[in-house]
Amino acid sequence: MMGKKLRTHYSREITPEDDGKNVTVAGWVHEVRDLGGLTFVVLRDRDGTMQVTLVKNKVKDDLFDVVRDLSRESIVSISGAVKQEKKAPNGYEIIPNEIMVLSKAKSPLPLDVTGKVGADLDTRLDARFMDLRRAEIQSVFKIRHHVLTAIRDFLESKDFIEIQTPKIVATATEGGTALFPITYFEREAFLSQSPQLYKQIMMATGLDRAYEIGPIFRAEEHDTRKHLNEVTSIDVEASFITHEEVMSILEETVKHAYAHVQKHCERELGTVGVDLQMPKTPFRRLRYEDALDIARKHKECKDMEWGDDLDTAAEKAIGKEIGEHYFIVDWPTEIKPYYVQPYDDKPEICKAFDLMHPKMELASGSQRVHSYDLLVKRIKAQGLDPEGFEFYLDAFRYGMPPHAGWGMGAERLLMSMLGLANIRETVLFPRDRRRLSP
RNA sequence: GCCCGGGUAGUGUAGUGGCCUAUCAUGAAGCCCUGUCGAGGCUUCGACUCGGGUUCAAAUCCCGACCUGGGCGCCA
Repeated sequence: MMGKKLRTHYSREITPEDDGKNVTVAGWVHEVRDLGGLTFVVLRDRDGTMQVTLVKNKVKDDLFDVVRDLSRESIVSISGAVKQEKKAPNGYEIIPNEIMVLSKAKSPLPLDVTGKVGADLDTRLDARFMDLRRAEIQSVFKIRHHVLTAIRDFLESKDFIEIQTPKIVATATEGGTALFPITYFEREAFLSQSPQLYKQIMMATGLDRAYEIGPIFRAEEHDTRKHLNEVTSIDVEASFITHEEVMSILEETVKHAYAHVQKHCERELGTVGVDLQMPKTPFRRLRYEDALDIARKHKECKDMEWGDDLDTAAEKAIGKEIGEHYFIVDWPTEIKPYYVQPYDDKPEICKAFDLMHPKMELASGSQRVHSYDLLVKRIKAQGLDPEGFEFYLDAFRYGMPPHAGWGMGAERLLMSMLGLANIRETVLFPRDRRRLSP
């Protein structure tokens, strides 16, 4: 037997001009308003809501019984005729002749989907499946999808190919950051903190231009609105190129993502309440020492010395003064990782850059060391043991081209783009110091 | 890891020692209502995180545990 279609139209595919047309719509029972002889069922699907109207003596009596029993958020498929109606929210309503209840929702609900009553982030994340039924929450993830699509498109247009590198690794990438240890058969292994070493190894293959969008894991016990223990890193690496050139690629990538979202996510931006401003490129290049001077003008940073990393207070002070995206370049070599190339004529500073949004750091990158001898020297200078990096160093022994690259936090990009207060808003199921479920 | 806050019906809140038999909204159950669009009206239901202590008396004060928000450090 042929099954009847559960849905022929989404809410947005119906217009008042479809007057008289028979449709089958399906989704969640958003609200039921019973006015006595007249009952409205607000049905919600992926694209929005639509009104189903039951008028006494005009629709079958048993449909009233079905609707009376409907709990909020139950799943129904409703067949009926479209009727043009100025008084209806979308300019049309559906006069049902059949209502199939496909799944009954229990009551009470863990949170209010209609948004009349708020819920704490923690409550929302516990019931994320239901939180995500709200249009403004769902919109964030539709925009996230478009951001990543835009970045893939852009990088492809620049001849990059997408790669995947291992997430189970034997050693730390650069020391410092805490790693999550795991059991790998009889050995200890770790979750990868960064694809850094692997994407550099790829430069020894002749692939020339590669990028990866994937998860990275940090075991830091940080507890802030802009840190997570599992994040999505957008990593780019290219050969025969300078750090100046990859900075251009980075700012173009960001610009492209904004433009794509502005073009394709008008509705979602409206739902989230964001008036997206296109960032102006090229972004300002601020040398580390000039950034330090700006920070020092503020009293909580006045004692900062050359060689200090820029802390949150400094970041805020500089961000406030610049007011838009900017790069910090020419960092002290000693506070950047061993794989960053120092300037030949001034080795105390290096060809590293951070991409900053006025509110936070978005990305960092650099010209890499491609000389085997210098790399070993730099690893030792940072108090690390080259033996632990054999698999990496090996790629530098047999012809490694000059290369440069960067890594950008996808969540940070989205968070700053949409002005979200908490980075957890940008991840479906965030992993933080305390949360491992759902 | 350090420093501040907070835990009250399913959800969001009011309540700083007795006036709490705990406020309001939302929700749920029931009734009324033929144009709602955060529908409206009436009735009912539902909560002080846990353990110890102080006191004649604790949601309220103290201690501990657990959970949780924010700031810092570190970073993306």
